[in-house]
Parts: sequence; C-alpha cells; structure tokens
Amino acid sequence: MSVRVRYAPSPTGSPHIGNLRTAIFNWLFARHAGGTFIARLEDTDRTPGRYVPEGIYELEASMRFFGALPDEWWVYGGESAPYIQSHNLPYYQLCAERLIREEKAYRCYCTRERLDAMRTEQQARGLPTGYDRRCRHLSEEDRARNEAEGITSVVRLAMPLEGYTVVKDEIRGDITYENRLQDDQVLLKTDGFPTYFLACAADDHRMGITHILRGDDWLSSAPKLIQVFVALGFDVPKMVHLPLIIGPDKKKLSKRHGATQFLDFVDQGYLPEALMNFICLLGWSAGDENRELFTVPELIERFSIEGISEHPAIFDYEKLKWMNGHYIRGCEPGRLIGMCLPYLRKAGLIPEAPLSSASDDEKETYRIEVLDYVRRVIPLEQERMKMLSEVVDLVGFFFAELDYPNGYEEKAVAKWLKVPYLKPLLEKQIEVYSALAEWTPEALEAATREISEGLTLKFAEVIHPTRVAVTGRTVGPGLFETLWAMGKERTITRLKTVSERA
RNA sequence: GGGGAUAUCGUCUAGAGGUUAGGACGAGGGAUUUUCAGUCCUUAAGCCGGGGUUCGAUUCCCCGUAUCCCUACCA
Repeated sequence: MSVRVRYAPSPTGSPHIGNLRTAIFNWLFARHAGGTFIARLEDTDRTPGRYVPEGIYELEASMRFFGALPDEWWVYGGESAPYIQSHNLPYYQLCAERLIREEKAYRCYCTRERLDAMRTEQQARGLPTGYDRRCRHLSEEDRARNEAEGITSVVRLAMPLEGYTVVKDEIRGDITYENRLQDDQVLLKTDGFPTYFLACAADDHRMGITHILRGDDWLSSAPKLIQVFVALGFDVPKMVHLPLIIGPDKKKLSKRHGATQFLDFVDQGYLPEALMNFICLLGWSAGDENRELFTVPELIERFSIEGISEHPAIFDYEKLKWMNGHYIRGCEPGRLIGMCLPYLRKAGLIPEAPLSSASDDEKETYRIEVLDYVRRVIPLEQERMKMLSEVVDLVGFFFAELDYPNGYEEKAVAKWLKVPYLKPLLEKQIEVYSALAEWTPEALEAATREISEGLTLKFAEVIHPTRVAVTGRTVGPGLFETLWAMGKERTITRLKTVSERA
C-alpha cells in the first residue's frame, strides 16, 4: 500500500517552527517513499482568538517557502476533498450519530458549570480528574426528557471500562495504556463541530492515511484517538511521534527565546534551504555519516523513521545562524541581492522602486543609481552575513549620509582619526585619488602603497584611518573593494569632510 | 493527584555488549590577511545516580532522580 501522510495544522496564526518541522518530516517521508503528502486544515475550534482565518495564508506561504508543497490540499484540491474540516461538518455528525446508534458513544447533557465544579472538587481532593460518566447510563426517559426540554448536549465516546489500548509507536515501540484511566472524550461539541479526536480519525480514514507523524505532545492522548478509530471500525494508521523542539531553558519554545513562528524567521532573513536543513537535524539524523549539510534531494534520499530520535531537541539559534551564513555564502549574488533589497528599502537606505507607470528615465536612473550600486556593494558583505536582516547594518555606511563626526563610531574615531599624521595623509590621498585614471581596487591599492611609502608610514597605519574616515567604522570588507564600490566622488567627499574637520 | 515519554560533551547528535566514545555548532589556541568575516590546523569538553544480567556495560532489565507532555465542549 502506498504511503499517504498528512500535515494537519490549525489556523491559529503564523505557523510555529515545531509544526513546520512536522510538515517537513511528513513531506520528506512521503517523497522518500514515493507516496502522497496531504495538507488538511483542522479548523474545528471556533473560539475567538484561537481561530484566526488569516492563518491559512501563513500556512500556505510557509509551505511554499520550503517548497514542501502538498500533493493534495485545500489550495488545489485532490481526490479526498474537502481538505477543510469546517466544510465537512455533516460527515462528522453522521459518524457521531452512528456511534450513538451502536452505543459506542452517548449524549452528555452536563453543563460546563457542573463539569468545572466536578473538576475543581477532584483537584481539591487530590483525585484524578476526568468526567464521571454521569450521562453514560441515562435511562431512555431521562434522555427523552432532556431532549424535550431542549437541553444542549455533546457527544462523548463510551470508552471501554476494562482492558488496555496499545499505542504501536514506530520509534518508541508498544506503549500500553489502561482503558479505565481514559476519559470519555467529547467527540462532538454543542456547536455541532467535531473535536480533534473525531475529526482526525474520521478524516484520516476518509483520506486513506497510512502513517501519522505528529508531535510527541500527542502521545499521551493517542489511546483516546485509537479508541475512536476502533469504535468507528476504522484501521488505525501507523503512528510516529516526533520529539518536541524546546527552548534553551528546556521549556516550550516561546517568543522570548527568539524567532518561533514562520514570519519571525522570514523577517530575520533565514534562507529556506538553511531553515530546512537545520530543522531536519532537530530530532533526526542521517546516521553515521558525520555530516550535517544536506541539500533537499539528499534529505529526501536519506530520510527515514529509524533516524528520528526520541528525546526533545533544544533549538540552537547559534547553529542556525552558522548554517544560514553557510548558505548565504554559497548563494548566487543575484539571488542574494534580490533577497536583500526589501531590507534596504524598509530601512530607508534605498528608495522604493519606481512604479510601472513611471517614465523610462526615472526607471533608468533608479537602475543606475540604486540597483547598480546595490549590486556592487552586497557581494562585498556576502561572506560576513549570517542573516539577511543584517544587511542593513553591514552595508548601511555605503548609503547613509556620513557627516563626520556624525554617524562615526566613537571608538573608531578615537583610535584612528586622532593619529598625528592624519591630516597630511588624508590630503595626500585626496590629491592622489582625485588624479587616479582608473578607479579599481588594484589601482587604489597600488596608489595607497605609494602614499604609505612616501609618508614613511606602515601600510596598516594608512589602511585603518582611511577605513574609518570613509566608513565610520573599523570593520568591513577589504578597504580597496570598499573604496572602489563607493566610487570616486563619495570617497573623496568623505575624505575631505574628515580632513577639514580633523 | 493520575498517566505517559525521555536521559551521550554547554547545544544538535553518531553509537545498537568489547570503540582512543566519532562529527557539527559554540568556546580556547595557532596560521593566513588590511580590520571583521571566511578558510585551514589545533585544544578542552560527555555516557544522570544506584542496583542487577554478563567474562565484560554508554549500550539490556529494574529502581531512583530530573525534565517534558497529557489529564478542556484546544488542537
């Protein structure tokens, strides 16, 4: 039987990195096995705040970002449509009614107040919490009277009171749970929507799902899910529980740890291939290959359930940054530049591109004055960039109006723009550079070496003050590439300003 | 309170009875250079504790401990 797996997110906002990994693992598993990858929207919780209709677009964007596109989903359908649970309510209701008819489920008329009070009491007395099954054995008359009175009800699963449920986890082995300890799970809510358990079992069956790969946090409730499958008379898919991704403090990954949601990662400028590669290494390993850099085809080729580990993994942002830097360094300059442009625009370093209605002249000017300059500058910082968002800080001095000492780093100034030979040096440079026939890194270096010899200064004694004078800082790309990229006019202007105010 | 899972360098992990316990990030040192970054070389750093089983346990079993998860008309 060919593999059919699904990613079943809820639209609660921008997807969490843990859910993204679940999606990717499902996708890799399907691709590796030549199976089908399905995405299904589990939007059965209509509680305000927990139901974010726009979340669906984030979900779609995240899958596109990784290139982990489903074979079947709500965007372009498939043979198991619908893929949005709220569009299929009658189906779940039918399932619930059938279970009632077969006495595998029952209507429960208990109010939330009673349930809350019961739970509070149980907790106060140190008793296990759970539904006391009061409505499970209601007489026909009681039931009829409740219905006649119009009391709202939910449908609960009549959990077997004896025996055991075995969760056959593909990586953890068999895990046995006592049925008497399992709650009579609500299957259908008063609003007519199914709960996760009903919707999941019903849809997994309907869609022919063969394997369930989901977070470890579902393991404890797996016996309840299995009992829903059993009650419905459906085969239980193979189960694979993925280790959780946690924060450095071993707590659930949250905002204060850094980026956690898809949007956060995109904003900070992580490349899809870096995030994909890194995420796959959290809770999965290719084995004894002693390698951690993998392309997507390599991941597909190697991915297997045996390689999944069983303990939670801490999300190491440092390692992600390293990996992102690695992929940025290997990036085609054209692609890198394209990815950096939005950051530069957002920071106000470069103007917005002219509208399509703008004149050809305007477009040409933008191309020459902005894009060509960006094209020269970005590659110079490529090997230093760890996240795209850093580009703003890295190349800011190329664009910003430096007006000595405004915009200059204090320490840099103190160290290199207070040297006694500064003024003669700068004046000589202005003279020589202005007369330079060819504005290339090589010519600039040759000229500068001559200057340093002429003034009997060490090369480093020339390099450092020059860099600070022209960039306002002590770190950056090679000085002559920097001068070359900045252009003669900008270079001379900055040297003059510093020289005059020195 | 009940139930479940998990436990190898700081972190991600390899290991599946006998290994100098391997790799990567990070950290330290060195080389290169024009600063930073990068690259190359290099060092330190680990089997949660206690019992078993075994000729021999990081590895298998039990107990303890710790951590996380579930215990909702949330997924």
